[in-house]
Amino acid sequence: MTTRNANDRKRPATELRLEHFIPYRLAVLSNIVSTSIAAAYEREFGLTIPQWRVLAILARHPNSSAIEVSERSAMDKVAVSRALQSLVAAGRVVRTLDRGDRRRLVLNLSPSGRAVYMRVAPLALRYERQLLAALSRAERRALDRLIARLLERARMLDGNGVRKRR
Amino acid sequence: MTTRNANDRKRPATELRLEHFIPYRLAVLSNIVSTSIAAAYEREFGLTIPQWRVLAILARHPNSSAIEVSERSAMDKVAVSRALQSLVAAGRVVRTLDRGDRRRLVLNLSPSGRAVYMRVAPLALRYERQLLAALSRAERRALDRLIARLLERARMLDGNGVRKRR
DNA sequence: GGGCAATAGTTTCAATTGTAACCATCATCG
DNA sequence: CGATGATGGTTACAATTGAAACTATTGCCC
Repeated sequence: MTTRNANDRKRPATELRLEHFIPYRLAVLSNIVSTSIAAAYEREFGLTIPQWRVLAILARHPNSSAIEVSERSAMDKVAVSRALQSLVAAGRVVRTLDRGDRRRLVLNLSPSGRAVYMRVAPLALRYERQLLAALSRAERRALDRLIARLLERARMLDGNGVRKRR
Repeated sequence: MTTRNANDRKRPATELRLEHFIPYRLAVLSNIVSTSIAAAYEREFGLTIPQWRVLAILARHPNSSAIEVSERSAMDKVAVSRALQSLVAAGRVVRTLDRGDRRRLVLNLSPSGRAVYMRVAPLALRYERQLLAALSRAERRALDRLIARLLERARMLDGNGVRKRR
């Protein structure tokens, strides 16, 4: 004797609970992780996340231009420019004019920048290890794969409409 | 005949590539997803993400106070207050003074607010479906579980130190 | 070579966000 | 009661962020 009322009919379309909504949960997770790491970087090395990202890129890719850093770090070029400003001021990064294309600035870690990087990187990896300690080896592999897939998919859904600024 | 040089010895500690670093990848993923959704909300309904979250909470939990909304939505109370200000101004939410505790404001969707919610929610769910369409049913379950575990773990790592503001 | 679009990078201004201080009300305990 | 501390919520101010405009240089093409 299950009688349906008018409400029942279109219920599924609005069955939305924030706490089960993946985009929401991703935002919350990423937010906790990021602020948690950011606090450690700031406390220990006076680095912001953008600054840290630039260091990490330059450590692996010396002689990059700002735009190359921006592409590799998913930050826009303004963010990179700002991060660089403080890094250069602090003597962590050196900019040298590119003879041959005088718009370009060639970026590299200074010895002091490399030293900082060598100390931050283990900290970052330690945090990641602690975070992933909640998972089995197989689950970690699964996570890796899922993120890659979602990333690809999200870019696709996004890129469908308007091409993005950079 | 594997001879190790000085560099090899401490290599593992600094083996960090941003593009494999989970916190970084989570941030990028969540960022793309959020801005993509935010653009749709804005375009179609003039809603920001905080406003949308408040709507979603109030739809499921009528008669909440601002603080209850804040707890359920992982936003701090200032963000809730600001979102409410515009929602009330736009006539989507009504605030009524709680007789019995006159500090509290009881929040509810107005008919117009409910109407908006009924139209936004399907949009949100559709985006989520499209995003997860990249995954099999089993993978979706795995994702759910992984996020839950990581969330728990991240909160733990974070909460270890200082208790957070709210 | 002269003009014009494209590129590298910075600056500027407005909008968003975070933090702390704040006001009002309430609860508690002497 | 009346002071004191906690709670709900807003306001104010500073720091961060984003978008657009701007400068300088290069590449292209007529």
